[in-house]
Amino acid sequence: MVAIAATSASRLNSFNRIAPMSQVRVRFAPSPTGFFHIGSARTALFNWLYARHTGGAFVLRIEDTDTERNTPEALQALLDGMRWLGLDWDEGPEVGGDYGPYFQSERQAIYEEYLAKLTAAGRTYEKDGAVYFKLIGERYTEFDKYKNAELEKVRTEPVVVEDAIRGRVERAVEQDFVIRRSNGDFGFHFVNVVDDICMAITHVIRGEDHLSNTARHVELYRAFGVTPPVFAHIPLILKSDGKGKMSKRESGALIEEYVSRHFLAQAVRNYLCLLGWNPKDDSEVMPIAEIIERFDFPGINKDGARFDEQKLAHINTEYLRALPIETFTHLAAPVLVSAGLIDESTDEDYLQSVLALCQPKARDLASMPELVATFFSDTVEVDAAARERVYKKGDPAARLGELLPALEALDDWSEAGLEATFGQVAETNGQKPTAYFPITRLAVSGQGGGVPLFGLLAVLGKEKVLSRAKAHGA
RNA sequence: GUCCCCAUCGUCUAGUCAGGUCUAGGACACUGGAUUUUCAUUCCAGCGACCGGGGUUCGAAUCCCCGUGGGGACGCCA
Repeated sequence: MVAIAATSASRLNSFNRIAPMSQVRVRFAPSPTGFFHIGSARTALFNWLYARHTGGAFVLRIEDTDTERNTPEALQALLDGMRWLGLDWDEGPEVGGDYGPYFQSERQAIYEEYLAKLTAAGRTYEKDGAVYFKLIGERYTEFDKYKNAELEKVRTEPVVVEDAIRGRVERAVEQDFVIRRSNGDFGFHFVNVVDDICMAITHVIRGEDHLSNTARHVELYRAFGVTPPVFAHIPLILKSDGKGKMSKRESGALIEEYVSRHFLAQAVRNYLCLLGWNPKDDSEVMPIAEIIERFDFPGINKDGARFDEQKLAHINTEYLRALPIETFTHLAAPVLVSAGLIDESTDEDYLQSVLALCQPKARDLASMPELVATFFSDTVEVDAAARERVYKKGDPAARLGELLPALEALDDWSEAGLEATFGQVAETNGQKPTAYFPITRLAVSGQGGGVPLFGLLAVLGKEKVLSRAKAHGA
């Protein structure tokens, strides 16, 4: 067990170096309900990062005791989400391991055994058909306002936890609690502690909502005569506006949303890393290897972080633009196919040159169809607002008229050739080259914005450009 | 209501442990400008915070106390 010192100063020193012989074992223990919540994903991520940082083991344990809600589909959704984020586990479903089974539903015999230990030690009693864990201390009754009832309470020694993130936390457990329900199911606190003991978990990294439960868990560890693991309670993800933590209903709360909106997994993962952790300098967009290298408890914050979809979108954009063009094409093509813009017959070189032109302007994959539509359409739909803006100034029709003959005569249909031609036409007519830009763009694409003009014309090709330009206003 | 945790720009955060180099740095967003008045790119600039009050100190964003605010827990849920 790694010794924890009380002050944050020593946190810096003791956690950066883990003795090689004491292998770190962390776990993510979700209950598969069919959705992969972003808060759960980040808890999984932090555990994974810590395991990879220390060279330890990342265990995936499925808390599937609730047979009503836990279906095979729900499990699959969870595993898919984990894999999408690139969070591979060393032990757990589909990979096995030496500390199985990794499904709580298959661990009943173990729980029976551990319950027997507590009972033998005189630390349990039955009430209303349920088994309670018995605390040690003076008993008294008190009226509880919140529950509006007379309760039996126990004066216990406060439990002191040296949390790896929050430092010293002290809390007393004042009521016995259920460890086995009257229907025979074991309770969360009990199975959680038993499993962590059996799986030799060294560090419990989980959400701050469990901080208050920790005293209960430590009481159980003590009753079993086992030294508790290191606890590290990470801050919660709060909703972007309003009060409280992110709930399932919040926009952006589920990993599935990002998959279906074509976000890049690496970008989502990078953003999640930054939500509650930082590398102590100005680095933000970093390869995962660097994050693993730098990730540790001292870099984790204590207060809850509001989820900011705009920042996520920005990081996603940065990743998108940094992609090699082949990868970008590989990712964008399916999106364009579903939008009905391209199919198997689409010329690959043409697609490649379109995407190469668009990548530096792309915001995200989901909006790619909008950006490239004009390259794959036979007709030009003129945007009314753009048209109004273009025609508000000067005499666009005249400019287009001046430009057309020159374009028709142009043999070198490249960006450079086009630029030269625009320059000549402008000079001849005593205009600035930019006087020709908006009307050309509008005539050819129907839009007021988009990719750079010369690139648009060059990639689209002479034939299409001329026919569209002639058709405009005709 | 009780207990626990937390508190720097609108948001994510650096700085807090070892008080002075902080007229508080970066990023997102926003606003303005530049890139031959094309453009969903790029660049530059601006805006913008130490929750309040006491205390300790020559000196406090940083240490202490009290308020206030925010979050969490208080299930025979996990």
